Amino acid sequence: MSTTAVRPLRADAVRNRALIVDAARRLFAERGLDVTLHDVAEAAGVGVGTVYRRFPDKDALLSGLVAAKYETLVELAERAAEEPTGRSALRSYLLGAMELRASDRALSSAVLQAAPQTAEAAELRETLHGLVEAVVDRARAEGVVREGFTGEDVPAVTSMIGSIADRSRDELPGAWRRYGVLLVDAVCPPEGSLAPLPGAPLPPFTATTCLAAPS
Amino acid sequence: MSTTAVRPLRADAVRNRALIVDAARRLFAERGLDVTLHDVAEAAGVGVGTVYRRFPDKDALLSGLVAAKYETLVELAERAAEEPTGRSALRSYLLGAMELRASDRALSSAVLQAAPQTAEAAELRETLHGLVEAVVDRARAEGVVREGFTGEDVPAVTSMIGSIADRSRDELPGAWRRYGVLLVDAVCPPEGSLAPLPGAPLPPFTATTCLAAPS
Amino acid sequence: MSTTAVRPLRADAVRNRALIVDAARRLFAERGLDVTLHDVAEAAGVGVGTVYRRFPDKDALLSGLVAAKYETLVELAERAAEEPTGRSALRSYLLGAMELRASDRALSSAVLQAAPQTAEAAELRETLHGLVEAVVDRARAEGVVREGFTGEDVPAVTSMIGSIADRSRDELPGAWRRYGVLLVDAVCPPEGSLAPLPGAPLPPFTATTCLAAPS
Amino acid sequence: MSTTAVRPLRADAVRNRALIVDAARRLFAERGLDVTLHDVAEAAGVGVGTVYRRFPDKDALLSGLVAAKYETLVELAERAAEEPTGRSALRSYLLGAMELRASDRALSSAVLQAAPQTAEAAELRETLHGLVEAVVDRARAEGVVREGFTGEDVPAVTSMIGSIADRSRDELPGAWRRYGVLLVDAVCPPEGSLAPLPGAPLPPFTATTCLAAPS
DNA sequence: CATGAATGAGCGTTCATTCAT
DNA sequence: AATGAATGAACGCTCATTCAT
Repeated sequence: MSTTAVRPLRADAVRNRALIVDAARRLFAERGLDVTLHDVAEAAGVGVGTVYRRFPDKDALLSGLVAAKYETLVELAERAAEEPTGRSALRSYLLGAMELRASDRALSSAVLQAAPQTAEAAELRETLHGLVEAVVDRARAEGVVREGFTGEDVPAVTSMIGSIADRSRDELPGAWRRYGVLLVDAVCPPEGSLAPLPGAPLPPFTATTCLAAPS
Repeated sequence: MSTTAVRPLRADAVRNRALIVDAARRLFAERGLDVTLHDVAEAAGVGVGTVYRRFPDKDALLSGLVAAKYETLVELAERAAEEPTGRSALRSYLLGAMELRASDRALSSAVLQAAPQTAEAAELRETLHGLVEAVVDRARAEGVVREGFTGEDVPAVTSMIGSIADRSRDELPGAWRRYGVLLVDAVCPPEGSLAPLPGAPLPPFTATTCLAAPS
Repeated sequence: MSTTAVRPLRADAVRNRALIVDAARRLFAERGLDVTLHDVAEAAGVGVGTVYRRFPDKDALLSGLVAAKYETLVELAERAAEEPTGRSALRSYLLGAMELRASDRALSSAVLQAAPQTAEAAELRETLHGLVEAVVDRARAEGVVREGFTGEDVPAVTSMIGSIADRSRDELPGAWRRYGVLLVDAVCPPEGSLAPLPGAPLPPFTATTCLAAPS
Repeated sequence: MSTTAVRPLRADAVRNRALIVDAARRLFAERGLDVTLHDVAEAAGVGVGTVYRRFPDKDALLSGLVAAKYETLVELAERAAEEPTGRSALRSYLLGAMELRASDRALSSAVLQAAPQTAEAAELRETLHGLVEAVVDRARAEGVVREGFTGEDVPAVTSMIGSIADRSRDELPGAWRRYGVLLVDAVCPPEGSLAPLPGAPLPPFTATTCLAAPS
């Protein structure tokens, strides 16, 4: 009763918050960590102050985005768990996580490994970790995982793909897949024999791209 | 000739240029892309103006470092070529290039793929490319290379390791090797059966590290 | 009458105004002029907008506090008038006014001398002035007032103590009394001979305090 | 020799530094501690960056000004020491220090009591303290100092005058003297009998003045 | 009428780049 | 040629004030 009574006042605030989060997600995904909050505010169509009203500082805004990413990964892991075999579950989770990371210049990588700053993120992180561990364990039980590889190695694998994706996103958006396959096969080979690497080698980048690129 | 008349002046200039490049390499390797040019100038023992005289801007300085890196890689490829088998040649080159990248916070990755801006760098790049291609071809002739993998894929592989190394350098300097082995084995498996991955999974990073981290 | 119709609404308004004034007084007294109006609103349990409805701007709010201070001073002067001698009346009023000023980081001094902006304050000011003048005149009639000193000098004397009190409040809350005695004795010496100054000299302030401090 | 060789390069830098210090002194004196460094830069006719080149931050700039003030006070104390009697020495030092404080809205008060942040300021402070102590002691030996008053009380006395001066500077620049005399007489009465207070009581201030005023 | 979300100029500070010396 | 002083746009962030709800 009383809960519904307080909500209505925030109608536009809620809309603005969504605007900000959307703009931030887009901008961070496109341009990495060095977008300014003025940029975010402008893209969201609000004043800077409004951004600061919702998020105490830049890190908080990023942390806010982290939780959303965790949620997506949790869903991904849950869907992967429904795969018929451990092998296909692991392979599909890895490729899915790479896909997510590749679509986001600066955030996903942080998300995958960020020490939780909020209780919400901490909880999601734990949940995710458990699910991923289960996926890897199941595949290992089938004897199809590279010896020594554990659920804790997953973020590193995703992170590596991120560095490729960040560099090639603008010119060749899907180029990272060639290396994604290389890595997934290295962790958990497909049934049958290895196929040739898909796609083509990454061409050398322009200097501009290199310096602007995060890593 | 007027050329002889200007030489003496160049002596200083050449020395200064070397000083700047050395300082820049060291600083960028240690602290990443966000060192200021004042830092570089100070470390080189020259004024900022001198840095700008040699390199039109910060990007140009970074590009300038490329050539130096190419030289090291060329040497590495030449030594690798002396290995008894194509397999060991490729594996040792890959690990060596990773090692080089891992020792340099922000630069090597750019170096490896930067479109050459100077004639000198262009030449070195061509040389390097030829040597690496030869190393990969030789291993492929032995049938020990992942199908589809070419010399042009090498920079991408090194780049991926860079992202791991940059994140773990401070706390666990050698942590990248676990993933280096994973990748090298994926590209060119060792003789005999695969050993378990060395080392331990990368622990989650602190939030600070994540946000400050380049990618 | 429409007046009776609007009264009920005023009831809230009056209560809110009082809430705001109380909160503002407390906050300004504790933390000086740099409290934000959000702080005031929060402490008062109202929205910022409500503060602005009652007081056109921050200055007006401060001026609003004046009236309340005047009331206290009027009471003080009335109690002083009941003292047996002019000397003790003046001395006790001065010390009391100093005490009041010392208990309030940033406001009282302004209060004591602010040109009245409201009719209410103007009236109180007149009343206070008359009472203080009477206290001083009575003491002068006894021949115990520094020649030339008038009731109009009282605010200046109080103001001087404020500057000491503001600087030493946090570390040595009563330290101003040493100088209060010096001043009161200068204006109206005690019966008998001068006692030594009480307390100890103010120690030098830390730099931080100095820069943060108002004057 | 070599010292003179390095100086010449800084010819304009020295000029700019002086420009900045002058502007800062003037602005701080006029408007108190809340002038921005942009204001200072503009008044000095230089860019903000130049101010930051000379002074790491706002506090450092203020501290820089402190040293200059100490020097003036040291000179003042030295001249006072040449007075024929302890009484006239003390009285002239007190009035001189008040004069200095009265001419400077926000700085002198800090100067008089700031915990030294630089070695230079610390040294000057010590020197000043010794000189002032000597002046007070000499007067005390003559039996003309209020019992209990010490050299360490001097900054408090000056500070009190500052609060008056800051409030009346714009309308009645010399108005503080009336209270300066009151205080000096309280600390160290003149030869013969007390004269009437000079000047007239301070008129009540406008509200604007009050709020803008530091304390 | 009360609310608190929104605003944006302004703060202290940094740093790539220019240019007088 | 070399220097380093100067520049000023831009950063992350604050807060007095306005206005839609």
